[in-house]
Amino acid sequence: MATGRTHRPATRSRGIPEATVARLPLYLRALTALSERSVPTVSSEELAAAAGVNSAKLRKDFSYLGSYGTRGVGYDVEYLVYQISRELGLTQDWPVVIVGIGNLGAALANYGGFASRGFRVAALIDADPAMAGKPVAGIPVQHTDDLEKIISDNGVSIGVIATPAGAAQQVCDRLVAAGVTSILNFAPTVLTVPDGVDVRKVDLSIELQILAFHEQRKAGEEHEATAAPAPAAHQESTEQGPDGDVPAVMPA
Amino acid sequence: MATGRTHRPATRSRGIPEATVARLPLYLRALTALSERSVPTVSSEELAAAAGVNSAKLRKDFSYLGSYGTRGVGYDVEYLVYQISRELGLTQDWPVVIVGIGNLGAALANYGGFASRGFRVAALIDADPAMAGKPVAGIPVQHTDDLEKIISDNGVSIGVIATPAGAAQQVCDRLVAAGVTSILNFAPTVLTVPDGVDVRKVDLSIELQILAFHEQRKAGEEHEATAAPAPAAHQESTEQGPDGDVPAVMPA
DNA sequence: CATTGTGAATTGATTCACAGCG
DNA sequence: CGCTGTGAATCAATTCACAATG
Repeated sequence: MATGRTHRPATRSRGIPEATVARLPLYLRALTALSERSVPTVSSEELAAAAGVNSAKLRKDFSYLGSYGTRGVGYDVEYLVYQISRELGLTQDWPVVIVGIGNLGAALANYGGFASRGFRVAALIDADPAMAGKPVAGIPVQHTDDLEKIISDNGVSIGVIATPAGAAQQVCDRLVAAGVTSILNFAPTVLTVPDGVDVRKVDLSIELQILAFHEQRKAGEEHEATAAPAPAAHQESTEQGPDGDVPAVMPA
Repeated sequence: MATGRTHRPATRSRGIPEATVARLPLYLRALTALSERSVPTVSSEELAAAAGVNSAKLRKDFSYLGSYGTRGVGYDVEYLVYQISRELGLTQDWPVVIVGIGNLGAALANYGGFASRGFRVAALIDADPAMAGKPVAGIPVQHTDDLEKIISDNGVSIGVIATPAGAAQQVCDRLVAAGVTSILNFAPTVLTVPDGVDVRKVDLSIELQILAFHEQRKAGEEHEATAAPAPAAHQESTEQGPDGDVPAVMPA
């Protein structure tokens, strides 16, 4: 997004559509649940229901990965878990740093889902000297001064920014300079990064605003039914609009 | 998503594309910043840069709202702030409840961006009796038993779920039964809701997995350049894939 | 004359529907 | 025979490019 029109189909490397990539984690979660219940195989219909998508979409998604199903039967759960994990790069270990250990940063550090799937909190970093040394989720907080060293010592390539908005770009720049190439941003700011660096954002207030938009539409219901035949009920399943829009969270 | 194929274009009510709706909050944030700096007008090019999109997209987005610009000049900042706020339904007050006051719930309660833009935390609800009465972010936590009464007394239509995954569907059902019609879900589960209820999800581990996918691709770079002419550098700006994919956060 | 607003072209995602196969 | 895998059709979003205009 930073520098202008340079867009190349780069990300499309081996041609898996972005929309599909975004759904693979969903399938993986559903499959993991099945796996834990020792379910051996699953049909596209069942799995789709569990993941909250429709089955045609799911089959098309899987078709980009290869032919991992058996006609007349379905998919082997364990095998699919493995294939998707591999595709997502979860068969390797990803050390992650979290910068900004406020309410949110602490919540993220305590989040159980990290370790489970290939991610490991390698370090917690905060600018407040008073935080330094204090353990959060069993990991001692380190000071921002050491950010570069922490990144390179741990071979970190994924960083999570949970700082106030004002500090986010600066933290981002330092992370990138230190070698981080993927950033998950919880601060409500647009981050500018060089090409080759991925940014995803999570923004609470954006999500709420999208909900408010639809909520407003619901309220002003019965009007507009003037000329139109006015059908039946209403249905709004937001279907989480295109583009991973996402919400931004942040401790003030 | 719940019951099958019932999909109607409902949400498209007055025809603003979902992708556009998802970007309006972004524009609004950028405009608010300009407004605070007392900038009177802004061109599509400038505003687009501030919001991290390209200017053609921004102009097309605004064209769905009406013609609020002046050719040769640009857009009046204050006027646009008002128009977008109105479109998003932010000129009214939205009481919100947060259910599940763990690390994350507390972080959300403390999030400053709430009050600023039309949202008000009407109540905090938790299942732990030990939490009851304890103030978080200045608001006393109430017990789940009173959920229905809290919803109706406060006229709440938007609920935020920050409970563990196991409790999410049940909380969701109760919220919906009590009259909530929009839900922001931070629990890593697919929620099933009746038609007419909107759900958006925020899922940390999904976001991380999407980043890992791209990260993996970067690592396996220089291969594949066998037959192809192998152009220049690489560029990955994830561009937050379609569909609001979103990350799930959660205090274990 | 700089900049908006928008048809037309393009690209991408979803859905349909059915042939192919275990 | 049931279910996958996929071409073809459709629908949605993005981008182009330029005429309209304050």
